[in-house]
Amino acid sequence: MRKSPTRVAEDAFLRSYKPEAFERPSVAVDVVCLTIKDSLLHVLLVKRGEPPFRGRWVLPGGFVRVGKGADRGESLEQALGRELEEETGLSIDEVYTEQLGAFGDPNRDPRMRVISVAYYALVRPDLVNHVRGGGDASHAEWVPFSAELRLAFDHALILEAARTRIKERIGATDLAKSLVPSTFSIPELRNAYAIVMGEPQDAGNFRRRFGALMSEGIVELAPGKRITTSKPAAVYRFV
Amino acid sequence: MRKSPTRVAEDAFLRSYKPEAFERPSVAVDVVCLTIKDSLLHVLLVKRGEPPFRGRWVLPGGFVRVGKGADRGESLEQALGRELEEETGLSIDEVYTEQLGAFGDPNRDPRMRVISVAYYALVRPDLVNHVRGGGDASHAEWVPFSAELRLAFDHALILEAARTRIKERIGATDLAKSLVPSTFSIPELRNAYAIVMGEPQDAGNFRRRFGALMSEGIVELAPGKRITTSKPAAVYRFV
DNA sequence: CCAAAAGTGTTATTTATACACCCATGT
DNA sequence: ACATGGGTGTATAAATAACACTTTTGG
Repeated sequence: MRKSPTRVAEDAFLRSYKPEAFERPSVAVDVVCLTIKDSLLHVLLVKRGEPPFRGRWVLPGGFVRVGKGADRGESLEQALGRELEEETGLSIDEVYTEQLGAFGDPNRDPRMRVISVAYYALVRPDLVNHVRGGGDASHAEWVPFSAELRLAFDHALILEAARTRIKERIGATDLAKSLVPSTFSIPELRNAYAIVMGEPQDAGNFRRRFGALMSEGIVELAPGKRITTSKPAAVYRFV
Repeated sequence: MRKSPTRVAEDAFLRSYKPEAFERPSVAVDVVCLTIKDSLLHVLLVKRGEPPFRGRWVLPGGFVRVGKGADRGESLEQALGRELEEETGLSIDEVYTEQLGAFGDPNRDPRMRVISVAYYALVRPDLVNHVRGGGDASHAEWVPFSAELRLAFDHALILEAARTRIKERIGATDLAKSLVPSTFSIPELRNAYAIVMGEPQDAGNFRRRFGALMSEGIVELAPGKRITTSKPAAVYRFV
């Protein structure tokens, strides 16, 4: 197969291509931190102090540190870990995280070209407020999830993607593990599902599915009872 | 809530943070182009001509063009479209594409820090070789998919991600539409499923599911018959 | 005793799986 | 006529969904 003249020219171009000579985008990591508080889905948000979008909510995030020369800088997950640590005081292996994808619209940030890699993180309710009582190095707040939230930049898009993703995943994975306290009653777990799915879950049918989780050894009975306003409920834990 | 001294110092740091002053990574778009040829899944690959990894296969890809000043450069999807056009001669709206995610290990490219946003693209068999007969500006080849393929960089990881993804998706989406010719027989479609799923699909059960597709108006009968070595098969198309 | 929420059971419906069998065609 | 692959039917099991019911507690 003979190379066309165009092809040869292109080869030469590619060989001489020095990416260092070209403009490069800033790359950030943004994180959709989710938890359940007061039977409502909450997102961790930061209120912007300067323009653009002053006073609007944004997802916590930061630039990926890229080294120079021999220093290669940090991985995306390390950047995520930093961000999580800064905003929640939690280590990345205390929460469930998953990448949502890259958001790269040229005008998503009016100031400059930023490509953002978004993650979502699920924080167990009993870990929220545990390490950092809302103050200290963190300047983020747990805000009840709502479609009305007018986020800055394209962060509404990212939030939407997170919402869609957990809805897809909760039925098929361990994901619920990070949405209930370390010990929980069946109704509490059912409530978490209901919140994520956006509709009430039938008590009887949910129990049957829960039974499957038990016989598969995914959850087990824990000591104690959960005191409610009526009949106390048995308590379980993920193994 | 009073700010700690650390907090104040950090604030000052953040205010003075000029991302322009920091190192930025190169950002590339890599694409896992898939099609079915001769009843086998094929991937579009390029053989590397220079070190590192000289002679090894890589996924087609290229840097995202980032503008300067007012020029914001191209979106990720535009970069993907360019790549697709260059390697297959096909327009991006002739193929099914979906983002797989960002791959950002600091050492994934030994030469420099490159963060890659990966996509997969499904190319209808009847479009392959249609526009570009394998030559011209394209220097990529369709290679039978195999776990033995020793790809350069972290491209094996990306390929794996694509494989996993289409397996997840084919049952739930229109995805098969891009894996069979514009008109197809049920056995042909069944074959596509079998290839993606990695195991033969029961003829009877597949037909029942296909029936559902028909009554939902997703596929319809097309004129003509598909000539086989035995009984001719009815031909359908996606609406 | 009553309200409220935990926990149990029943039944109907749909969907998945396995597999046996008939039918049309080229050789 | 017969082998091949298209096309059909059926019987069983398993997952889903709707909903009625019983039990245990606090007030």
